Amino acid sequence: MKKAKDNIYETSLRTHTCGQLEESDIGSTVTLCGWVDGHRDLGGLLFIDLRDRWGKTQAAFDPAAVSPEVMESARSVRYEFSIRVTGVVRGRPEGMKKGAGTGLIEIQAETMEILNISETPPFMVEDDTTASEELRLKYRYLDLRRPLLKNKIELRHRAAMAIRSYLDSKGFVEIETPLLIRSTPEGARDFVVPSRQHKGKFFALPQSPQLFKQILMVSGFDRYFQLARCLRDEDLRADRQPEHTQIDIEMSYVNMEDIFGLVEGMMSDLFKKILDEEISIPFERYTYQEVMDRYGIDKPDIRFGLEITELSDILGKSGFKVFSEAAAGGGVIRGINFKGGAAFSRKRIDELTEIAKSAGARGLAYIAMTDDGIKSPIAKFISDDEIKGALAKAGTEKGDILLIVADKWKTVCDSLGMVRKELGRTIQGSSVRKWAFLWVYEFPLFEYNPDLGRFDAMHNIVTSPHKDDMPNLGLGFESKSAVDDPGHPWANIRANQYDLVLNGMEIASGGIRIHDRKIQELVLSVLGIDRERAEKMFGFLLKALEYGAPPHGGIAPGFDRITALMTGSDSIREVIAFPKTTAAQSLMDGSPAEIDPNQLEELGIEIIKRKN
RNA sequence: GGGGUCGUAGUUCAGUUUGGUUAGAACGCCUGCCUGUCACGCAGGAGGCCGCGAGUUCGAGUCUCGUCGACCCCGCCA
Repeated sequence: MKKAKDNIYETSLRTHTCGQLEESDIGSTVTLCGWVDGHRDLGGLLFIDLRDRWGKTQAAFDPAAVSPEVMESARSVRYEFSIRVTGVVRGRPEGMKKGAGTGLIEIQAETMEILNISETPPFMVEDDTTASEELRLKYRYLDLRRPLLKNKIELRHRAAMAIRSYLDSKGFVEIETPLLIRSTPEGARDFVVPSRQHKGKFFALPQSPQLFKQILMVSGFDRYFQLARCLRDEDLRADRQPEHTQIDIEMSYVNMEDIFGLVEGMMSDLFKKILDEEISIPFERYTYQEVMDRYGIDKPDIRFGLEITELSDILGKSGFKVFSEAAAGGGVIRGINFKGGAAFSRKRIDELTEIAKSAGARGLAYIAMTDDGIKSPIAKFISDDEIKGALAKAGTEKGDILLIVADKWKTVCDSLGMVRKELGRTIQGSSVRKWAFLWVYEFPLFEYNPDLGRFDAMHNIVTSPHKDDMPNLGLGFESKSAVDDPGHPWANIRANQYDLVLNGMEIASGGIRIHDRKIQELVLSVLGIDRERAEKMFGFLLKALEYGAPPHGGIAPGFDRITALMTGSDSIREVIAFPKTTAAQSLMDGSPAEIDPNQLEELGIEIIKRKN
């Protein structure tokens, strides 16, 4: 029998887990606790499978070996009863062995005890469940008993441990930042918490610890990290929850290279430790301009090729007005070649056209190279040489189709980017790379917002401008260009900002920050935040920058998205123990919910009922 | 805010196209039988506000409108 002190799993109620015993334990007397995973009553012999977090072990009840009372009790158990069984470990008879480990042995039961009965569960606790997600969320505690989901939560834990240990080894300090902070006018809508002691005033829950981590740099913690909860009151998606976890990182005295190196090291360490996968580093790098030109999107899935080809030079002067007008108006003509696409049905082409249109394109032209020659509705408008030139440049061969969009640069990128994404869906097979990481950097600092008639921060308001573009910051104030002119100085400032993309998902974003109060104020004023308002909202950060703030920068990998990818999950809900629905409700605890009128009274809050 | 898919025994679904007897199946549940099962087997049984509310109709699971909920997408979101 194993010595108790070797067995960390032993408690007062059990000696071992349900995943622990093996052939070397044969002969030991053991006590297991677990849920009933199955019970097979053969009339005489009775088998019960016990399940806990660690595995499954079969207990055998023989009427010849146990008392009638125990036998009767064992016959009464049902799925998900919590029970405790004591008996002797024995090898299973030949031909009755299942797999390895606990499948080679069983407990010859001597006694058993029902610790707690269970209602008939609303769905079976098994990996290949058919239960709807709605039901699984309502009974999340049962869902989490499923080994598959449990394993994902455990992997998440091990990933967190690996990350903490990696960053610790590099001299990082984990520091908790406040959850009750003041609302700052960045990006997303805040969750808000009323103050009882200051009626009429509110805390906001942090969208990220952004300003606090910068202040920690000013405080001298030159390497900070935190597995930080971030809260945003925005609409949900498969990859978005109102509360998510970031591996929040900030460092002093760094440039982009330092951050890239750190994250590459961290990710390869993580994938090696948790998945035993070798990730090749450094990751590929693309500027924003380059990635948009080649893939039409700032977070491309580059597990497959399908690059966009520039065709303006060839088709720009063609007789097809859509093309020539786009070219003359400063737009571009670009295409994607798809292998074997000449066989696309009319319906398939219509689908792709709809996708392109949904991204703003007015249509989707195509040239198919079939066995019977060129098939294209635009062939009559453009010359044979132009067709040949376009096909040659795009690498279109017999059996392929070249899909073309002509429009403004951004519209062409967006629409071909979405068409490419759709096409990519169909070619994800064994030939594609497993883990396609890439960095995207030099995003524009500002983006013109037509609704507001001014510029918005494309990333966040604390990102520093590229030093070569710094003069544009001042020039913008005097510029005679219209604000929506792509040539406006503010539209042409690159930011020291970067994203990390994995398999088409943005998994991290960061930047080198502004550490000079004057520049920060300039950026704020471009965004239409005047001195007074800046002082009110950001005064504490601006003030901190005045006291020798060091140059600093950081990044924030999204922990939920990373673990979702690592576990092959379609949704980050699969790696969050207690997620919300797409309508931001928790079906298990029924939140959000009304609160007691007394609580409202105490907070000085009155609910106004709207009519409609 | 907008678009799409879905909602029928405890569960997953069929039935809705073309309105018409008593709304089916599988798993689960209950009872009995069964001494090496592990998707145990065999026999029998119970179980339905067809999401909810209006409307059309002699008659609605089926048609219409509204509403609630889940999921996916657009907007939105560092």
